[in-house]
Amino acid sequence: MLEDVDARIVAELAADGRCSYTDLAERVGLSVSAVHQRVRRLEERGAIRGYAARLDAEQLGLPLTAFISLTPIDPAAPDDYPQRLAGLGAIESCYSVAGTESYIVKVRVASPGALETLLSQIRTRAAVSTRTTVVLSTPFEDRQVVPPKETDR
Amino acid sequence: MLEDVDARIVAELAADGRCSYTDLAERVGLSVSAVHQRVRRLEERGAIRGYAARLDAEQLGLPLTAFISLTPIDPAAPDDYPQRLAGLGAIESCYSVAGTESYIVKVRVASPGALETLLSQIRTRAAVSTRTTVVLSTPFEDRQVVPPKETDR
DNA sequence: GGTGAAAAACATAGGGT
DNA sequence: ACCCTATGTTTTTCACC
Repeated sequence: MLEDVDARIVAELAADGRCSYTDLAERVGLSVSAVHQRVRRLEERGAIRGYAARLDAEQLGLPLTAFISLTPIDPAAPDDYPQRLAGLGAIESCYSVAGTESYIVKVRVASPGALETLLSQIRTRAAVSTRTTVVLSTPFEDRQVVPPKETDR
Repeated sequence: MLEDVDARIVAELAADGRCSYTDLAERVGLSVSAVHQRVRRLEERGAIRGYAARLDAEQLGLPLTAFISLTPIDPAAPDDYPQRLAGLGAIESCYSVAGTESYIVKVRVASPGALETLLSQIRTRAAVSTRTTVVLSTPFEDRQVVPPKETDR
């Protein structure tokens, strides 16, 4: 859990990852070097795992997003699905989940044809059956989730 | 679609959003000012929509991730679900999807109790029934998805 | 933890090819 | 489109509180 000032720093960097330490220092009311030091510690602790440009998948030529649920064909097979799937560049995220299915992956592809190819690759490489849910639009995505108040645990 | 050098710039900034223009220039083999100009254009075009720190949800006090599928109770109700859901800070992403359900949202909460509260808020605020899939672990997430080769569309 | 100051590195704008 | 140069800003380190 984060202390108050750290929480504010993290919130600012989540909203603007390229914000300068000078700006950051003004916003949180500390000196530049104090902020710098705190950011470094947050990075070392792993609370901040890195920085990334937020990209527009459509403009990158990947207009089609889908969620694919995976069910192992052989329930007794060794569970190395993530490794098998990691090689497929179209898979953006991979979640192990509770429920009737074992994994959910989120993919970005250029076209229905590319999705078809990808599904066949997933099925053969991971020996799973798949259930695909196509995304029609994305009202919002990757918002900063507010840290919970002490009250609502 | 992006031209070759722009694609490399975008890839570098996706991997390291705080990379300096000087480094970027070296990596792509252009002068600093040329790179700077290209980045500005990518930002103006909207291909780069911003920059964000990548945070560890666990360390922020949100160890529980879930996907919730939403089905409207009244199929004829006006479709303003995203606005109704946007106010709930625990919802990180919201997708309109094709399939038996209408929306999938991804949430981050502090505890099972917080998830229970959230589900009840979603059901009352949006007049939907819900189906929840709890994430057990995240082998990988928000990877950079490689832009497709011209061949595999 | 925090500050402030100095050196090095960087961002940014302008003019030139 | 790109490069180079000049200027102001930012990052980074360090000695000190």
